[in-house]
Amino acid sequence: MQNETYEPLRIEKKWQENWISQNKFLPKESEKVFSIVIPPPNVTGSLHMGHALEHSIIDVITRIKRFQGYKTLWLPGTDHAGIITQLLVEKNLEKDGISKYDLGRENFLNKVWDWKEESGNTITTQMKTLGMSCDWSRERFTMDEGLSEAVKKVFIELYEKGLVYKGSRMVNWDIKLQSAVSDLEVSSTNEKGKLWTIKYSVDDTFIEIATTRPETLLGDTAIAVNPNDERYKHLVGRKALVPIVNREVEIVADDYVDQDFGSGCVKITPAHDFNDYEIGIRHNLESIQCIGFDGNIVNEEFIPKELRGLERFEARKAIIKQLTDQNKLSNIEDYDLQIPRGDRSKTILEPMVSEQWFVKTKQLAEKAIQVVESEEIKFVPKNWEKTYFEWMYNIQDWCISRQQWWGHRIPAWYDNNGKIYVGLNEVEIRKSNKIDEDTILYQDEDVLDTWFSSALWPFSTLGWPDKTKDLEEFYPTSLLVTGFDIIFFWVARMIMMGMFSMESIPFKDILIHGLVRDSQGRKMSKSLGNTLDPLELSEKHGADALRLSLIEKANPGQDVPFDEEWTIASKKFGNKVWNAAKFVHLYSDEEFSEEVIEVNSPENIWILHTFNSTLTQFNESIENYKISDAYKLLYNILWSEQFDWYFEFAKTLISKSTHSKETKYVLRKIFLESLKLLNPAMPHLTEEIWSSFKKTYLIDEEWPVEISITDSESNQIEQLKELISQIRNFRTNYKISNKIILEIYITGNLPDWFLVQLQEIAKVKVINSKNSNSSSKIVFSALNISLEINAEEYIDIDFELTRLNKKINELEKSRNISEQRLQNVNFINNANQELIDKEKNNLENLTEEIELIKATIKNLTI
RNA sequence: GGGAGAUUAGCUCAGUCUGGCAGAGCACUUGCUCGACACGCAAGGGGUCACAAGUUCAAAUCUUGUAUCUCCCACCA
Repeated sequence: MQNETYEPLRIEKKWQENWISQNKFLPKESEKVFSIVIPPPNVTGSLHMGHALEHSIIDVITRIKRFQGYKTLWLPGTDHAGIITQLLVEKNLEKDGISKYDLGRENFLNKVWDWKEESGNTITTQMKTLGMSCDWSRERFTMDEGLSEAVKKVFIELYEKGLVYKGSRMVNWDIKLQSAVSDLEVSSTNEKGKLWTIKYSVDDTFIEIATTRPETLLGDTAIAVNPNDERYKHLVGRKALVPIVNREVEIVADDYVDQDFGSGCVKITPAHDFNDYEIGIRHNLESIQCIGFDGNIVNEEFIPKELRGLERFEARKAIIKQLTDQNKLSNIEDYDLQIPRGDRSKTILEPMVSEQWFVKTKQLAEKAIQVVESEEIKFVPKNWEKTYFEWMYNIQDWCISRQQWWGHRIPAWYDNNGKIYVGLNEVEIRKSNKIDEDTILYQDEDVLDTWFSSALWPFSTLGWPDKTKDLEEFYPTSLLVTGFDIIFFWVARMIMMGMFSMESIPFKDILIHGLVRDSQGRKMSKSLGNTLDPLELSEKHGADALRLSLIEKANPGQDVPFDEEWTIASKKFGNKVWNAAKFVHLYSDEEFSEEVIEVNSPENIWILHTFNSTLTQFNESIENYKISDAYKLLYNILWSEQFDWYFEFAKTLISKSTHSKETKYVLRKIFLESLKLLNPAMPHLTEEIWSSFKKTYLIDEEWPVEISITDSESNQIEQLKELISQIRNFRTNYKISNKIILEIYITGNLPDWFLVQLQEIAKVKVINSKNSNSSSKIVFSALNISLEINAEEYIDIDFELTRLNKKINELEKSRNISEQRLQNVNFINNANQELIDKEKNNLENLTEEIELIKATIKNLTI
């Protein structure tokens, strides 16, 4: 690699293929097990920044666990994503003017499978491009045979325990999808609307009723007032006349009504409003459907002819016109309202009463709450627990049937009398229920909510319901990494289903990551045009650079602001590491031996200590899933301590000391150990570099442990660094070229190695005597070490005096604070002794430094 | 209406749990072809820690309140 430059693309593909062909991502036998299942992306989707972030986090953790000797499984797979995929295929067919009904169910499903086969590999291929270390031999799909069996099995078990039921209830109906959707799939948006006040006749007078949806009056079956409302008390029990349909309805009293809103009277349409539905039940009201499942006004006798079949919002206009004409409209005002729209279709949802399948959630939720309360399952960060509990305590039954074709068909059959049979298949059902061939059975047309199968993912992917070895070994999984947006959709339901089917938690920790945003903190969205394509970024700067740039910002729960700049910076870091490797080769290849060598020189001892403390902090951060902290630390330590300071020290040691052999050993040792820490974030680069040093695979290595050092660390290296910086600063200020060797006077005894490094790195010549001949002296000092230089030939005295005075000012400020603190009786009495000693020491140092500078000033002004 | 989070350098964020002289990266300024690296090296500039009051010898950090922003959840017709 000595003559090569860092080209990520060249090495990345090579290693991806190599690792997979050498089975490096398969779990290796060990007592300790670490398993993680991927949050399955949509099978027809392609990778976006959110995936790239999530997968990078998972891959880093997985690779670390693999290093740490765990039997490590990262199980990949995809989700059939019922509604989205079906919509996509439908849209595609539309281009050729074909509807799904033209094809029929079976042919349409064949088309979807074709589509899945065609585009299903896109996302997994893209994951491979980013170097994700999944066990591809265990890849699963929510609609593959095994998982479909699992879905049926769970449905049947739930049904048999009475936890799944079919019922006629009010649900959110999506007119475009022609399907029910669950509460979670509804997003309320603030929109401008109107509030109409309509007069309803009561005998020869009338009452006023405000509504935002006048078309529903066709289905009104009551008027409600608050029981305490003095204005209307006398009307309760009397009849009002619904305009247009001229239906007589009762005026009822119900607490739900807010006296202070509108007129204090509410029209009640049990068939088309969630609250009205409840009131309808309380008051035993008739439920009259006036809007059909197609979104049009129903074609019924009670509806005036001219309104029948009208689209719901057209009907609204027509009704407003009729009311106006009949002088029944007393007020119209602009009104901000919450409009429920379907997440997928974006159409306005219609509450409808219909027959659907539901999961009874109360009982399932209890266990799911308990395991989080007892911290068997931990949210990271912890505060997401609250969100989880909040939802769990108020959980509603889950509507799981969808009037769609693409998905797991509900394993329920009906005979001609409408009797329900639930079972694995028709044959099975006939057998167990003793139904002869003459009786015709129909399977339920509906499919299950996609999230139903996702809820089983942690165990269905491992082979359940069979008692497989994988299931036994890898369940419960160790960790779930996911976004907060699907805590309810997915996380909560996995816990419920895990507890139900496995009687055990599905995962131990839940690491919640944030959203990838743009550099200004805005959500990435197509409409804003601020999206970035992870594959494009990886092609431009390398997968390793992309991964590191995401990882560096990914602390638990935090959003990840992102800019291509970050990836470019990571690429530069990769380049730095690449060149550092070349440096290590250049300085250590010759005369290098693998044997462990005793380390004596302070510079080497220092870098080993630095490595050890970095390792400790790094491990601690990772334990707490603070991946960002860990990698930021590594980035800084490698770049500034190892590659800058230590490499300079090493040059001197190798060429100018008797520690050459030991230094070669340390130089290579800490570099290679550091590569292991970096590997999970930048696997390709580090594997490539490793292969230039060793014949083994880096991925097969063990995680570093602290390097044992007999000597304790001294602070002399820090003093040396400080002095070098000061001398460099002096050069910069006076534009003294690096080529000029400055003469430095020193008295007292500093060790030889110290002086050698000082001379080499600061480009000075040390003269070990008192400086007697000069009037203009500059003093450099670090703690108890001070050096002098004859300065008259370089310096501008005024400039230097200004600079030194400024410095004295700063130091005196600090000294004053320190003095005041020490003179403060309360401080002395209250603070602990250690702190007081530290403060005294600090004051001493400051005083000494100030004296030195004062002496320098005196010298300069003579 | 209920809940969660945020506010520290131009930008993105550490630091707050456990009080003790404000940190990093990027960006910026200046100098530098010194054999790993100009995707670099070196030296710099830059902050009333949102605001207010309190506790304390001492507050970015603890307490209370205020302001602004983000995000969830919720049926006011």
